[in-house]
Amino acid sequence: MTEQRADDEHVEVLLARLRRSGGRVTSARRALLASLLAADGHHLTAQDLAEAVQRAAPDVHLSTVYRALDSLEEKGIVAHTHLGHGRAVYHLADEPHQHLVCERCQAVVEVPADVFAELATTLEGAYGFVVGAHHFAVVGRCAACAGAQSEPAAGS
Amino acid sequence: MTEQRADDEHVEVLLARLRRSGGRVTSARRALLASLLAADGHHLTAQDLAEAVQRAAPDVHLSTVYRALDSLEEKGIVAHTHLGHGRAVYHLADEPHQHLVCERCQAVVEVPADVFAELATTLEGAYGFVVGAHHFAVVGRCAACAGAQSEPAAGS
DNA sequence: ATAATTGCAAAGTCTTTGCAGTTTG
DNA sequence: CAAACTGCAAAGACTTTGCAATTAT
Repeated sequence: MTEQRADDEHVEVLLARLRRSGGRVTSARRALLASLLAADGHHLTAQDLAEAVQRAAPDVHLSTVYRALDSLEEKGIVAHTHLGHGRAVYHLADEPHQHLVCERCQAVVEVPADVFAELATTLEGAYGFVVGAHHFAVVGRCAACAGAQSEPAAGS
Repeated sequence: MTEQRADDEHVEVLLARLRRSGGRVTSARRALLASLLAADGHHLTAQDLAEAVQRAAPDVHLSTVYRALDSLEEKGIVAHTHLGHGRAVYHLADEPHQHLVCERCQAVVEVPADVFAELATTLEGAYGFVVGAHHFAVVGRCAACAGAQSEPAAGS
């Protein structure tokens, strides 16, 4: 698959960015970015990522994943969001999108950032508040659950 | 202050609602609702609430606060939101508002729910997603921090 | 009475930290 | 070589749970 090749290149670009920012390129980080890229659109927890990374490099510890994510986030390469409850989910920072989280079935719907453009303008005008580009979650009911009447299947 | 009297009445109304839903009225719950009401607009964590409650009833345990909040939430009297990081904040469900959280200074700005009405309509039309009335947090930069360039003071 | 609630202590999740040993630039 | 990174184990913050005793209805 030529997609794999494209992804590999993308990883190298991100690593170059990391190095330029004073970070160091290690196999753990390479695997981490590859996993993030492969997930493409999925929302991965640190746990998920650790498992993915460990498929390629079994010795990488969960705490290393946390620290690598922190580091990558500091450099603006990765971003995280809290989708309800407690766990954070991570994604590459270069895919601007917002999340709609269903409070009942936990489904996550991604929405292109520009859907929020109008709201962002309003908020900035009225409150001087600048909406973050990658850190946004709206909780509600997805289409499938919107009709259901039972109480939320799980709290957010 | 006549305000105190109004609050007391409000607490009783909520307790009546609780009782009608099959819940039981206890001094812990009365104190909890009173604290929630007194906070009026502040965002209290379970910890905060426990401390407030304990000023009136020193024996109330943190876990009781958690359980009481769960119970009240189930009955639609209380709602919680996650403002970044992990901790949840609670408030009475009858004060519809949304939260803008500053990712840099952690300030919380409250916004009347209707500011989001247009977005809600859009999301429902395009995705069938029904935005929750009381469970919503937008992360970004508050007016004071919007200009600042340093990295976020604390992650959300 | 009897089902809900509570206090307390213990356990659980998710994340962070201290340290000594490795690796990268 | 110096600074950054890593593995591991231990600690931390926040929340949930099991149980026996208590209390509201």
